[in-house]
Amino acid sequence: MNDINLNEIEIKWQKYWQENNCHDINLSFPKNKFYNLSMFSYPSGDKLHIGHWFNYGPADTFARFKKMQGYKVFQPQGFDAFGLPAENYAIKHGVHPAVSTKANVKKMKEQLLRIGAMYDWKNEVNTSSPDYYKWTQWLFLKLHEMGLAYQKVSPVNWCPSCATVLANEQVKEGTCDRCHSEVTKRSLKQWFFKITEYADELLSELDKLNWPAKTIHMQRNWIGKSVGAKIIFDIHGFDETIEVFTTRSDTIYGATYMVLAPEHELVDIIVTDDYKGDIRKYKLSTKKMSEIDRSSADREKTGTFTGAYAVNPFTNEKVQIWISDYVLASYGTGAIMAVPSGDERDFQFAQKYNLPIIEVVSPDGKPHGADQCFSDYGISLNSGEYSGQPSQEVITSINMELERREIGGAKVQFKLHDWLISRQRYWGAPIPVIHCDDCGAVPVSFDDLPILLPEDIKLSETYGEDLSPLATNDEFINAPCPKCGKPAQRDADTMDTFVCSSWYYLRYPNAGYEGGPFDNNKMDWLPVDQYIGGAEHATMHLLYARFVTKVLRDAGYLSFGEPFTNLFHQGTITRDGAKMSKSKGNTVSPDEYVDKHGADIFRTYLMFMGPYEDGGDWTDTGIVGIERFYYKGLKLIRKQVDGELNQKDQYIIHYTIKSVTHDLENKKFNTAISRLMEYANHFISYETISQEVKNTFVLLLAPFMPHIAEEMWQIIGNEPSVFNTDWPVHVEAMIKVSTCKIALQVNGKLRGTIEVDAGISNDDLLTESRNIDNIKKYLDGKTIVKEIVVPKRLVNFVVR
RNA sequence: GCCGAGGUGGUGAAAUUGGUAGACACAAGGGACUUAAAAUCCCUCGGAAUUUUAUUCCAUGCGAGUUCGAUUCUCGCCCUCGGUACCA
Repeated sequence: MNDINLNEIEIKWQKYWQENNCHDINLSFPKNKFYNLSMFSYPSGDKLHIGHWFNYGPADTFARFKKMQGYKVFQPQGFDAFGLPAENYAIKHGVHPAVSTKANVKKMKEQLLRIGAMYDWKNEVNTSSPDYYKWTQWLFLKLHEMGLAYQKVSPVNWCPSCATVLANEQVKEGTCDRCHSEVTKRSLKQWFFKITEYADELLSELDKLNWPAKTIHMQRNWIGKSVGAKIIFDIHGFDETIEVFTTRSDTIYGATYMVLAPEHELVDIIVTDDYKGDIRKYKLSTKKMSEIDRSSADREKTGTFTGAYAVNPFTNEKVQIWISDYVLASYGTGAIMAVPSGDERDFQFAQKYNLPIIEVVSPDGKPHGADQCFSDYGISLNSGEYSGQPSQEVITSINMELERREIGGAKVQFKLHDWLISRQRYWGAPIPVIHCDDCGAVPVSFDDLPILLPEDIKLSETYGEDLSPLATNDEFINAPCPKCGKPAQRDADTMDTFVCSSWYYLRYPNAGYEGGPFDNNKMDWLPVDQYIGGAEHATMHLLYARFVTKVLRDAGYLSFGEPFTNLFHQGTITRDGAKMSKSKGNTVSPDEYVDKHGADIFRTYLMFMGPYEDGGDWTDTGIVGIERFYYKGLKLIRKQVDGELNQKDQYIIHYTIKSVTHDLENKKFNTAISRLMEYANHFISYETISQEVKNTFVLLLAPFMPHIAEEMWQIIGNEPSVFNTDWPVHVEAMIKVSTCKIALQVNGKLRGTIEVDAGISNDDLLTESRNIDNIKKYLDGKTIVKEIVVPKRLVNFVVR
């Protein structure tokens, strides 16, 4: 039986596909195009693991299905080759990152080839290649030209272990997304991309996307739009003012004190002599606290009075100004008006420090006492002329009043921050900027790109000294100012790798193009029709890519604003319940399975394990089931051709076509494979079968087991390639059944079944049902209250 | 804490979204073939009871509800997994 060596036919058909250019498409003609993209891989020294296969195998099955349906499928592959883990790997092994990355890419590509996917390797992309990062630098210059790239000094996230700053998106629960070390704050001058400029569009266009709901939800929360008002408070005895953001300007009559973040710039200006010591102590203790501790919401609130007072512009009362770490410097203005009667946090704080509490909103507008907090909308009270009005109306009125008095007005606030893209690391695209004493930060000319990453660099010695490795290379760092020609210095930082991956999908259709980052003639291949990859990128890569697409659209390069029309997240394959990772040493290599069972069996097993979006815990116990199914299929297609198709056979054929097509369309690979097993189980008992049974089986199997299907296609007497054959279409009339099995219930309990003519009338069905012995038994001596008939399904007698 | 998703046999899972719960597989047990093993094939396989080729009861995390009928809808609990972390 096992006379076919799967590893041999893998090579055989891969060679055939390559020699016959089976996976090449004419990218100049996007008619009927289908751009099927999987997230590219990251060669950090890990080999290809099961997770990669779980992404790429099923994605290729989907691609092949689309191809057979007549689409021109473009499925590229490449490497996200710059980045910190690759650099760390190189340091650990004492090699240059360029060398180790090249070796790792080579190894990974060999492993990728074994999948036998329809990749268009002619358009391979490698983000660490100068041909590519030249255009990453071009992207930076474009953003700079548009005023969307800027430098500023600000407190930024610093990962001591990675020795670099991180963007907000790369900090998870106060720790580094990569190495999970605790992140600290540092004040540094860094480059930012103005993603906040696109916050509104990034939010509103989410509705147009066919994306997983949870991903849209996560992006929505991450962007964090709040509609409210800005209010300016005068400080008693100073020229300075405090600006706050609030979503509840209607509660201003209850603003009985103010709180500044300890880092707020006004703190040192307004603090009175008596309180200087306390304030200094408090600021110091805040600074010492880790981000994790500080952000824990259930911690008891602490704070210190500054000695200064502000004036509530509506009550004209003097209110104390405090500082507390429950006010975050990074959100809004870093200052709040505190309304203890309407905000749980302010309430706790006011109680602890005996600050006044005035009730300003209640459900019915009547006083209920200031010993509790009510944070919902309701009716105002103790609010001057606004008392008695509903909260929403008061908000509108107060905002108008703020505007009239020029002390604020309606404002929208976002949680989203600008994207910090500088990295104090070596293995990335150099930032194409030269710093001149006279001219400041001057972007290099487009003509001078790429700014090559120098090879001669001492790596491990430079970390932890605030020094980017590139700063140690004099030859690289010294350059004349592009503006005035005086000696100046290059920016020593490199770009976040998420900049590299924010536009790679644009490069694929024209990977070798030298006239620009992408050839406008090829951009009709975009947007990506189907993107498949992990959910962990929800608020990083997937957000950045949307932003960059919108920027390039506004720059006139693209005619669309969303890069990924359809997105799907495959689930995570875990091992004993834990995520697989190299550090935990619980990764599973696909290689041994591919050697032993063959690529097709292995990938089909991955798809059979369960729903694609669920992933699951890894176990190889079921793989023999797929192997047996393959043997059964082989036996089936080797049967003598003859055999007539009876009605039942026709039904099976067309029902299977219909369900497999439907399931593939929805990426329900597991149930599609089950249907194929049923198909094989039905026909395996026949002595002889018709050619149609064989052809249909192989065609439906092809997206799952591409090499095997090609071999089978040939065995049953067809010309390769099976993928040039049209996907079968079911005939609805063949699925029409002449009889059906009806469930018989009495009071909702199953009491039997009968086989009846499909066209039977309800009356006849009821009559027949009543004559079934076991039904009679339950109806005898009872009154039938109701008779329910669900056509072709069931009959239910309700008796009393 | 808040926001999502989920909880079905020994295991992975199905169930046309309110209509015969457990398809398809794995594991297990029994049998055939074999000197033997592997492979293959056949049978059994949620639990319990009985008059055991059948019938009845129980069963989709737990408890209520709506309904002729609930894995599916509603409410309240209990777990598991993701996301988020005082966002004013």
